Amino acid sequence: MSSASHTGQAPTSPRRRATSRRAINTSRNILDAAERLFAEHGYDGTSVRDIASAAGTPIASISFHHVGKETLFERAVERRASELSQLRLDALADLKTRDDPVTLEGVLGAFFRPYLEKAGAGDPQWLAYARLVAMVSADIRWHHISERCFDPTAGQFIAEIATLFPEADPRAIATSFVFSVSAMLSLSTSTWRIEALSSSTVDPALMERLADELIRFCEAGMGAALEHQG
Amino acid sequence: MSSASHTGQAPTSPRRRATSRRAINTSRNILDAAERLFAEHGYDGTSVRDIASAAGTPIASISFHHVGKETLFERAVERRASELSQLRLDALADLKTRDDPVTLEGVLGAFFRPYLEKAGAGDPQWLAYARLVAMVSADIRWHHISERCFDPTAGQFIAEIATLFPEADPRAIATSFVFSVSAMLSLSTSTWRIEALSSSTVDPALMERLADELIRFCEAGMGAALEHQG
DNA sequence: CTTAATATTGAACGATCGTTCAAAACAAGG
DNA sequence: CCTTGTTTTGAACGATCGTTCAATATTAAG
Repeated sequence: MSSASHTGQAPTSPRRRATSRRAINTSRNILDAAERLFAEHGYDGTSVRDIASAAGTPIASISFHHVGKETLFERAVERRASELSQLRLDALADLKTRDDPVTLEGVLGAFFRPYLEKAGAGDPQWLAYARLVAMVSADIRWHHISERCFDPTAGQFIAEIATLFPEADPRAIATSFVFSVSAMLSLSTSTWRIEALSSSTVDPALMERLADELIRFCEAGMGAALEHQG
Repeated sequence: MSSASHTGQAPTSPRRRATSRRAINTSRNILDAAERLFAEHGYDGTSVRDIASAAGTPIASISFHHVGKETLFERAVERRASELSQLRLDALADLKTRDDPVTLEGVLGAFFRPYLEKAGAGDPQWLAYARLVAMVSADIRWHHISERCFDPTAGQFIAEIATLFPEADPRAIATSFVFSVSAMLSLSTSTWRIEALSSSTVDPALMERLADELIRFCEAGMGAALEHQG
């Protein structure tokens, strides 16, 4: 194994000193630049020299902090994945604490809204990350990443939907959930950048309208796909 | 302009000789290999050397027959685009000749089925092309290609849907149509290759089931998104 | 057959790719 | 202070990229 360090590494070996503030900044700047450039030009369309230049650091520091290009890509995806999953699971748990019965609209909203709100809040890093998620989800090359970062949470939501349609075929639930997720991801590849991304900040009202349309669309679609089954 | 020839070129200039059968074969072999490799590894992940090797021809012949890598990619997408559009428009026109009134289910089926049936018929080239369409549709880098090859036909289907929902906001129609198309394209990136592409030929029954689920999902989704408007 | 345009071929170009290395600069612990 | 591990830095590596060129072979046209 190489001696390259990851910022969040565990203090295992002896004589290991604390990571300096400057090194943490460098590592984060690299991740930020990678997030933006990978999202804009794809994995093969982005060079480590571009990333290093955007991060304001020499190219060698990328291998030092993040092993290599592929590991850097995986870490860029992993970085915000747990936060996104936590927001989704919190919203789902919040649904269950309420007195009202859990509805399909509520479950879909709990899954969609954290992604859409983070992407539409104006933070360019989260906007790039949303594009990155769509990229990872579409390319079978990164299947091991989505399997580790996104599939577990998606599985919990599918299980929750299954309780709403106890008669439905599990494969039909999974299929219509894939349709719904692809519709959600299309918002970061098709509609934005055309009418919203062109301005510096995304219009929150437009975001909210698209989220409502998406939820209405998928709720009715899943309902129709699952109600006449068993 | 370069002297490089395209197989389907018009006999304009004097002293221009006919294209030999062998040259036509070479040009087609390159397009076939490009279609498969671009679909599997993406544009940047595919080298002209890989394409030439798969086509069984020297690398120089690629520049000779198709100008360069970018033009080759565009021609690979264009090649089957007109056939796909024609199948879609024929299905739509066939709907109107019938006595039954045109329904949303019929319009969506006319758009979806040619894509799904060509991709699921077992022809590996059409299967690769379906993946290529999804790739072009998702990457803003190829926006000029989809604008030329796919948007005109999509516009006709959107116009047809608009007649079914005269009260609906045109932007809401376009949004839900984008949702529907992304759900259709997800079948060539998510579900296949996992359970169907693993076998040499795609199970036609599975294909038909997925097509029905997709149409049921999108019909209900669009209906819900468009019915309460105006 | 002769001729000239078309097509194929292998080699080579300069550019860029991801990665590696040793030396220098830096920061923390004793 | 000095020592030691950490981080930065610039240069260089071999490999591969897309493209170009001159030569040779092939084929349509006269």
